[in-house]
Amino acid sequence: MAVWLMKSEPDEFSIDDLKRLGKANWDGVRNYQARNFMRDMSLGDQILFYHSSCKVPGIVGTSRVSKTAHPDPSCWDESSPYYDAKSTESSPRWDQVELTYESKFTFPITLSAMKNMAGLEGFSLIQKGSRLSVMPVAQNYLDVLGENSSHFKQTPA
DNA sequence: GCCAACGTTGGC
DNA sequence: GCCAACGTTGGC
Repeated sequence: MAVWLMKSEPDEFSIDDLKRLGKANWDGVRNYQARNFMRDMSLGDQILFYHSSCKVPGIVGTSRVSKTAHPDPSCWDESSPYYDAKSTESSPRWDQVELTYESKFTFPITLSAMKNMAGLEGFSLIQKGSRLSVMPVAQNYLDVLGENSSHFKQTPA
């Protein structure tokens, strides 16, 4: 089982939204690297849910991949902010995955806390200028997060 | 609201 | 294929 991190602006879609809905399609990804990572996801992979562009950026909970990558219909919807005229139904360019809610942390693992954790050096999330919204989380970084947060405990595959 | 960093676009 | 211009992301 792999673990990934996905960013969302809580004003757009928050961990509370996912909790309320139970599951949701992660649509609107319009970056090739992020899309390719979504295509690498397997059923049951764990997702760290990250709140970005907000008062306290950080990891706020977890979810699971309940449906692997498949075409994102919002790219054909002219009324959608994610509409992409270059992506046609016969040759879809963008994908989404379906996520199922798993947990919300009592306290988030904040970005500022992560920047101070020994062992997270090199984790792309905390690099200055990092804008990637979907990224893999290597085992050594998961170990550090587990050691530093009582809220995040990895569930065995 | 500012701005640095990054990705994409399009002219050449 | 280069690269300047532009738009977007996201922390602060």
